[in-house]
Amino acid sequence: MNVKQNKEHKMESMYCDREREHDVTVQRAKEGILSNENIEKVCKIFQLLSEPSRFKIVYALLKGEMCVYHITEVCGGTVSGVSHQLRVLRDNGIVKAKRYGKNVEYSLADAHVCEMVELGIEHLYCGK
Amino acid sequence: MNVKQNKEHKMESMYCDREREHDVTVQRAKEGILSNENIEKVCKIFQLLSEPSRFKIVYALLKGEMCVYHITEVCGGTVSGVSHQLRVLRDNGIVKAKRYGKNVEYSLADAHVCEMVELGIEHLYCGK
DNA sequence: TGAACAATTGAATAAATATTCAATTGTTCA
DNA sequence: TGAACAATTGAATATTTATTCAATTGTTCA
Repeated sequence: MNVKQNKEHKMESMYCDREREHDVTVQRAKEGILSNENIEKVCKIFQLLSEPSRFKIVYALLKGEMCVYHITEVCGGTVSGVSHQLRVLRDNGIVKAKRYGKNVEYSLADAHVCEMVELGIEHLYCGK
Repeated sequence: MNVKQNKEHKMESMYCDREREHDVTVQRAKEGILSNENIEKVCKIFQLLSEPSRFKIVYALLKGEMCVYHITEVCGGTVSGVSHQLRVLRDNGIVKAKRYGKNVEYSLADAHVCEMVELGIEHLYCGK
């Protein structure tokens, strides 16, 4: 690998041919850098929704609260698997649980995440 | 494991104590089931944004188009690593590339994905 | 109280994939 | 043309994590 690629360029001289057109962009991008902590927080949400088994659960719960068996019935898989995923979702504040007798009913706990799911679904139909 | 948990319940009788409160929900959730193909499409987008290295790239490109070296400068990592991730993003229609001489400038190609990123960022500050 | 059921948990396995390093391709310009 | 630079690519490794199976916990009700 070319060593120069990892070294700092002197910004007095232009790095790329379109430096002039883009230097404002680069400047603003540098200023807008998020903290690692914040990046991880956002990415965590995307990651939680990126697994079909979990996404289906969240999507199903948009319709209202359901017990584990019914979630499994709607989403497929096994009760054990669904329970594992519900645990992950609960640990991350996406869903909340409430016991009614023998059953545990799950529901969504984060309005922002609901919006993100809905935006994702829109993406299927609008445009691309 | 209890075998019954994987068998179908007769829906004439109630499965859980709150069946009456929730059967409409279950019904609607069943009707709203998405095709596997659509679920994978949506999840793919979330997955693409779930990796910090890729998220940072997309987030940086919200400010405007940049060449690979500058993206690397803003986002950190190596040119090779960034290039690999750009390839993934391009293969999935999230970014597009344009060559200017020696440089390749990348920019965002999907307005919906931009919205999703912005919604994710909002999530950091509003509410939770 | 104990039998039946709903849900959770733990451990093991298997699959997906980000990152790294080295080599290669594509472009410019002296 | 060839030297220098920008970017891409391939292969290998290491890490993360979904799924499965078995055992266990929690709850009801006869």
